[in-house]
Formats: sequence, structure tokens, C-alpha cells
Amino acid sequence: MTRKATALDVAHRAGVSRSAVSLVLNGRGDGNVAKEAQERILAAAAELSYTPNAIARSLRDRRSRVIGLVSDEAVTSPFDGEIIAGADALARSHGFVTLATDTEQDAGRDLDAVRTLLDRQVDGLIYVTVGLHELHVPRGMLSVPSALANCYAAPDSPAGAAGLPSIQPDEVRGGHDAAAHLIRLGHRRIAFLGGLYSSPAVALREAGFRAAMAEASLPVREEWVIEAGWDFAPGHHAATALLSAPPEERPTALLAGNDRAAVGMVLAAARLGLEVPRDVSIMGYDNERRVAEVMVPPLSTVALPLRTIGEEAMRAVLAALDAGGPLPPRTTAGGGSGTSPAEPLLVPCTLVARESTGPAAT
Amino acid sequence: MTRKATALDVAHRAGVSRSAVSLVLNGRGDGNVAKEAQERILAAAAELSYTPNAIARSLRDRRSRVIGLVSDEAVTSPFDGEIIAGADALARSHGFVTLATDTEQDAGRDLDAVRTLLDRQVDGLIYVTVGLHELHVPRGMLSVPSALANCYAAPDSPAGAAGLPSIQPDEVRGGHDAAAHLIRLGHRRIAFLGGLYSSPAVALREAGFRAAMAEASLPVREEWVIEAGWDFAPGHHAATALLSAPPEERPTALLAGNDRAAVGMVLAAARLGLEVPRDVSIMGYDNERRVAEVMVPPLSTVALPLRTIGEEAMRAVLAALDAGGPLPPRTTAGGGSGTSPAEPLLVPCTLVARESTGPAAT
DNA sequence: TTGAAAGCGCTACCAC
DNA sequence: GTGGTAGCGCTTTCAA
Repeated sequence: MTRKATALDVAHRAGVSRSAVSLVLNGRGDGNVAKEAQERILAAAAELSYTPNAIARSLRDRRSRVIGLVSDEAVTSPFDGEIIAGADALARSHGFVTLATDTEQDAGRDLDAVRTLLDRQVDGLIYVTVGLHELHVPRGMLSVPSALANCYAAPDSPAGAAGLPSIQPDEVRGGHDAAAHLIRLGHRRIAFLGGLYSSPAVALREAGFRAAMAEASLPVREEWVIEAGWDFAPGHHAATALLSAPPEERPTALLAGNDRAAVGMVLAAARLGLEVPRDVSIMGYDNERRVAEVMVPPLSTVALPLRTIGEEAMRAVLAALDAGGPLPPRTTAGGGSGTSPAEPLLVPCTLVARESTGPAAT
Repeated sequence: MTRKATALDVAHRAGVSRSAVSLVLNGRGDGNVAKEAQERILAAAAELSYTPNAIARSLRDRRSRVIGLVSDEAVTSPFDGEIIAGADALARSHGFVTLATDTEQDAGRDLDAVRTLLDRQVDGLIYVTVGLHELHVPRGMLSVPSALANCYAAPDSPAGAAGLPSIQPDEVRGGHDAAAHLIRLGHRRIAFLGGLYSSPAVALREAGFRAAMAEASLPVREEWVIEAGWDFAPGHHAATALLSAPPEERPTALLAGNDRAAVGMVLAAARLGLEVPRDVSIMGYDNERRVAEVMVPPLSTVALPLRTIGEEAMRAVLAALDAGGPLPPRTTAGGGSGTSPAEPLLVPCTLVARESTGPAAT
């Protein structure tokens, strides 16, 4: 209906000047504006339900208090959603707002996305990916404080990109802890049915798995280290193949690439007349909402710290912002050509023991 | 590094005035600016990689070309994600950007969210909910063109809220088509294992189910109309109970409340030694990504038109915007007290026949 | 054909 | 202690 009230409207109603309104509403009233006038201003503002125009304020301050989020699949994926939620929550608690754009897998569109965001004068940028990824960093990300959530700069990225903070889950440790959990339960014949090696996470988890096996002096059966995908169907397929063998020749525990593949494996076990975890233990990965917890039986899994990753990425950006403006080019203190690759921040995954794992049968 | 170029920078470099730059870059050059000057301006703009400051433009135009999206759980849910993706795609194709905020289920926070968005001068607003919902419309939504995606105004909403366009899936027809599909396959003993009646969708689908049964002169077994939840576990539980009965006393087909519950049901069937669809047909609902299609066997289901809902909601908002400013109060043409409740726009769901349904056994 | 000026709403500075 | 004024970057109108 009525146009939004402006500071001038408030000033008129309170019978003072615009500046007085601005001072009082920004808490700088005391010592500048008469007590009595302050009250009139506050009252007028309330009556008109005045709130400042953030656009105008942004223009004047040359800072928008908006952090742009670019993601390859975020809004349609339950995973990145968590990262975004974490980032958004932290941003909001600092008086910032997030502006998310989704490139819907169309690599290359992120360039446009970054430009659009920059045109909107975002103060910072975070690139969020579904699953750990190498990323060709869009050049625009270097013009404001930025961070990479769940991804890291590819070697062919623009110079300087290597210095961007990168927040990643500690996948090696995640794979290790998952295997260690099974070993602790007495399993010795463990299959590593990772997702797809196109994701760098899988090789990292495999390394963790191997480390845990080595620590326990357990041999790794190479024919049980298999790509078993990220979905019900491939998980089902791989598990069927493995579990069809006679009891003493099959694994007693399966390590899936994620919770959905694990669900497929549990289903495969059921079809072979195998009970979980009595006959075979199955571990998921991700601790995906609405999947792991509500499975029958509830899935033991490794929780990806997605929310934390989002928060940390945002924290990095906000910190750089506080430190003042775009990161100083910071030519490598300590020599070496080019910018020093920043150490990625590894956030620990946490083991969630539920009921799909149990003591080894044998 | 270097501050973003401004129109003035371009003007200097091209040796013209700001206005010339503005005219040329907005396609209004011909007939106003000399051909030769135009070229110089274009060249200068390119060299400086100039793009206009959207914030400044917004301030001047008193329109931000931003549409705000408020949702109760969108970014962390795969469902709303689709709605948002649809809305965002349409917005982008019209030169708009979307600004999404998530209240993370914290009802009441949507008031804040709307206010924040309004402060940022969004041109329009869309409220998106996970699953069909009645919604207490935040008053602020009435001050700009708005729409409701997957929800509709509760009776206690502010006056005028009933007039907001509401886009919903045609759940009655969805329930009908699902049942009709099973009937066509020869099933006569069909169980309706809806989700939770706390969602209005369930009663609507049940109505559709009953209509289809009536059309085929099939009796509805009331003890087979059950709340079976939205997750693996409750679906598994309900199916186990129903399918444990002897063959001739159990349903030959199960209609689940969503795909995940259906997965639980398929798992339950497997544990009872029943093969899908040979021994029992199971239908999902939603056509959820990464679930229905990749199940073993792939799930027959009813696709929720989420993307379309998002698009239609956005279309409604953009249309109102084109029509000029906030919707005219439009006092009910045609009498009656209060604003006439607008007819909701019902978007059809589409049947997706896959392999979890087959000819009836009996 | 061109350039100067106003004004969107805000805040910071500087006279009064 | 107060209020006028400048200026953020843009577009548009109007005068030269």
C-alpha cells in the first residue's frame, strides 16, 4: 500500500532533521541529540515502522553486507544445502545476508554467476560444491575476499587462486575411522566399496581404510576394493556380487561410499537372506538426513561436517572482511614463485555408530 | 585488486560524458551519440571490463530486480530445492535474481526474513514450503507482488492474503492416477499407505484414490487405509504388518506416501521373501531425485511438478510486476465481504511407470 | 549532438 | 547540540 517510510518522513514527523534521525537510529544519539528529541524520533520511527533502505545504505557504505554463494548443484542437493545453511547461519549472526546462485551443473556458468554477484556488490564470495572437488576458480573470486567450501583450486586456476582458503572434510581420517570401527567389532574381512573415483574423496578414504587395516595388521583383499557408486542400484549390484559367495569366502563387513549406496547393500543382503548386522555389517558415509537415521536398521555411518564447513568458509570470508578489504596480494612471504598455496582447513568427520554394524559373525 | 570501474572511468577514457556512456551502454545510443563516440565508449568499457553497479541502479530505479524467496526448509531439503531452481531459472531469464532465505523450520522467523528481504528492496516475494502447507502469511508479503508456492493462506492470515496467487500440485488427481495405474494392471486389493495426515496432501490423495476405486467399482478396505509416514522406517513397519498376512488376505499393491516410504516397503517385502513386482506392486510418490529412479527395481511413482510450481509462482510475481507495482488492492469485483480468495493454480502431477509395479498376481 | 544537473535514501562531516 | 550538505553510481531530463 503506502510506500515504505524514509528517514525524511521520520524527521518530518518528529520535527527534526534527517541527520538527527540517522544518528539516533544508529545509536549515536547520546551526546549529539537532545534527550527529548531522541524520544520523538524513536516514537515516529515506530509509528511509521521505519527501517532503513539497505540498498541506499549499501551504496553509501560501498559495502552491501551480502556474501555471494556460488554452487554447482546446491539448491537441488540435500548436501550442499547443509553447507549453505551453515554459511547462512553464521552470516546472519553477523548482520550479513547470503545471495545464492546455482549453476545447475553447467560448468562455465559460474563465470556469469560470479559476475552477477559482483555486480550486486557482494562483499565476499564462497564457492560451494557437492562432494569434494577440484575447481577451476573463476577469476572474479579474487577481487573480493573469498573461500572454497568442499573444493580446492585446480592448478590451472588464475594466479592467486591457490591462496584462497579451502575448507574440506578430513576424508582420510573419515575412511580410517569407519574401518577402525569395524575392526574394533572384530571384523577382519572388510570390503571397501567406495563411490566413484572421479571424486577425490574416494581415494582419500581408501587411504584411510588401508591405514586402519595396516594398523591392525590386517590384509587388504584387493578384489574387495571396488567402485560401487553413490546410489541404491550400484550399491545393490556390488553387494549382491560380493555376498553371493559362500560364507567363509565373503566379507563380514561392507564399507559403502555413502548412505544411499549402503541402503542398496542392505537391500541386497535382505534378498540373499542375510540379516544386518547379524550376518553382515554395513557402514554408510555422509550421515545423510532422512536416510541414515531412518533406515531399518539405522545406519552406522561417518558424518560429513557439512554445516561446519559452511560456517568455516563464511568465517574465513568475514575475517578477511574485518581485516579490511580484499586480501592484500600478499606476495609470498618466504620466497618461492607465485602465491603460496594455503593449507586447506580439514574439518573432522565424526563416527556415528548405529545398528547396521555389529560384532563379526565368524 | 583495482577497484571496479565506474561509468565515469569509462567516460574519461573515451573522452565523453557520463550520460553518453549510459545511453550507449543501454542501447539508446543511436540518434543521440555520434557513431564514432559510440565505438570509443564500447571499446573503453571493454578494456576496463566495466559492468554497471547494480546497487546504484537499484537505488535510482526504485526496483532491485531481486525476488525474495522465503522457505521453511528449502536449502536443506531436496524438494524445495526443485521449486527454487524453477523459480530461479525463470527469474534469471527475465533479468532478475533470487535472494533465498531459509527459516529452518523456525516458524515465526519468517517475519524477520520477510522484513530483511523488504529492507533490501526486493521487488517481489515467494513463500516456498516443503510439502503442501497451510501458511500464516507474513503481513509484509502484501506490500509487494507475492505468490505462495506449495502452500496457501491460512484463514487467520492478514486481510488480503487470501488474494495471493497460490500454486499447488494437483494432489487429488495424483492420488487418482496412481490408483488408476494399479487398477489398470489388474489389482483389486490395493492399500493406501499415505504419509502423515498432518499434511493436507494426504487427504487429497486419499480422495483421489477413493474416486479411482469407485470408478472401477472396487471396494476400499478401510483397514488398509493407513498413515505410513514419510520415511524408510515407518514405511517398512506398515508394509511388514500388511504383507505378513497370508497371500489371499493381503493387498497385491501398496500405494506409498512418498518414494522413501516406498523404499522401506520394498525392503520389508524382500525380508518377507516377496519379490517386487511379482508378488506385490509398490508405488511411490514424488519421483524424488536419486531415489525413485535408482531403486532396485526402479520405482513407479507420481512426479510432483515442483519445478513447474516454482516457475509458475515466479511467473505470477513477474506478471504482477509488469502490470505495474504492487497489486492494486482490487476490492472484490463481484461483491462479498473481504477479498475474494483467488483460485489456487493446480499443476498436474504426472505418472511415471517404472518397474516396481506389474500385473496383479492373483 | 553533447554535457550539466537532479535525485534515488542514506550517513558523515562541518559549519552554525 | 543542531541541521545543512556532499556524495556513493546510476539514469534521465533539460538546456546549450
